[in-house]
Amino acid sequence: MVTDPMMTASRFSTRPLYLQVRDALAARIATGDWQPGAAIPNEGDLAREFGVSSGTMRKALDLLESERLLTRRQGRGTFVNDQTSDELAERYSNIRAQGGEHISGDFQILDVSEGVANDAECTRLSVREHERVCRVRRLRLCHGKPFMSEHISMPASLFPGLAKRGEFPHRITILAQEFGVLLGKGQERISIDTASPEIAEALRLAPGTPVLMLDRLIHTLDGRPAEWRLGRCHCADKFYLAEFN
Amino acid sequence: MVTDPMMTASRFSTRPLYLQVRDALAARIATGDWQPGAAIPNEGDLAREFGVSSGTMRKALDLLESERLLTRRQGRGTFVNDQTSDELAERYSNIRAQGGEHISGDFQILDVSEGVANDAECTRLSVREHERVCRVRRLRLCHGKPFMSEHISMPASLFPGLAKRGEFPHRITILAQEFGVLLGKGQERISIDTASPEIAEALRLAPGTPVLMLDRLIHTLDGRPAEWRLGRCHCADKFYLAEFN
DNA sequence: AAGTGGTCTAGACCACTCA
DNA sequence: GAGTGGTCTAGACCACTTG
Repeated sequence: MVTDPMMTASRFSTRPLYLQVRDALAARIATGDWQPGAAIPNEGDLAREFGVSSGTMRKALDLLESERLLTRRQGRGTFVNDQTSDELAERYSNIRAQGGEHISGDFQILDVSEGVANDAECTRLSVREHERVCRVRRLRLCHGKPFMSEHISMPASLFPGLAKRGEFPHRITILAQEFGVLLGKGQERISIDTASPEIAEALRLAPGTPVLMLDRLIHTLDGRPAEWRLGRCHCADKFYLAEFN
Repeated sequence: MVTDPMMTASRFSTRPLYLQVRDALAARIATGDWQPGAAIPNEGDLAREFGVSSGTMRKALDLLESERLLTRRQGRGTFVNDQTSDELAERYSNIRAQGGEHISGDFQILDVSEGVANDAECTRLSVREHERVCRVRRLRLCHGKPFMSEHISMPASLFPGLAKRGEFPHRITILAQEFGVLLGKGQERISIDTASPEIAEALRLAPGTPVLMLDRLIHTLDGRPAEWRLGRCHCADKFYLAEFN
């Protein structure tokens, strides 16, 4: 049965069918129509529902799997990924402990607020001058000791009402899943900074100590900036891990 | 016409056909049977030559394109990538100038040698204790001024006779293409180091100046370590760019 | 107009998982 | 043994590039 409005126009659109199907399926995941962890119908049923061949449906599902929205297991079925799972939530966390393992530390929220975007935020988040952003300042701890200061800005339009909540999840992947935002590519600019008096105090360092400056931008799946983070990291026994193909 | 020895066994192997076809095509590129920049036969002809369907051939070609060995252009044809082209040669170079553009500087070779792998090289390059490695030490310059010291080690088995040559190409991608080595994934560990007296002198810094330490490992397409580079980088007006999906 | 890669179809059969 | 995803086939038609 064809129910999606998208399908009615599909045969007249120049956009490839498998991309239209992918968008429709992604929307079901974003809206929570298909819940994290749930199994979705098999390929054949989906193909019939959308009125496309199984090959086309397969190509759409392949794409969604590469975008980390689905996991397919031969003989078992296709499942909606839970972005709060350890494996997926660590997706954008590239600081590692000496041995290469992820750091399972705690966070300390310093401040959550909302306001009009400043110049830097307008540039990095590609928002207009009068648009509002949500800001978070926090410390990341390892064994109770702070090692990283984070200044985070997000377009308020993507996460409405976030600043008014008391709670704030540790990871952007969890926040995004709550708000029905699908995340995609990220990039991070890494350089050396020296700790300002404020940073030095927060990280319990001597002022002027060199720290890693991590300027990270995470986009939504469709390419809009979703989170800008400025981190200053004292990583004496840690390193940043970059992987590329 | 079926000529590849691989094909004779294909129907009895459990390895998927499209992967066997990919391997055979990759071998033609590695050996130089198909030259960089050259056009290869169209999908239909290739499918017929290998005795597979066009869909299977297509899947193999898709893979090779994602591995950056081929480029396909609708209406024109399929071409072997030239790894010495600017775009591809910069693949593993993540240091950027202020504006984000690649750095088109020069190199100064300090030393090229070959010897038995030391402990660190055995670990990082996964070679056995008695195996030989080729070593290069060099400086990278920007506007004539050195900004990065590099210590490079490569398994001598992958690049036989390299240490005895006077010439040494600037980029690992170019070297690999010369020696018929296909490159794949890379990873880089980034941390802060302070310049030793030797590094400080080479980079014309005060000893103890903080520098970015870049510990990079590049693998072959089939996953064997191909190059280990230890870089120390004074990047006052530069940054390291990490991108992830 | 001829040739190329890109999309799409409608199946068949295989490998794997689980009740 | 029933159900799932993974592989493979043999086409058709479309979009794009070039002579």
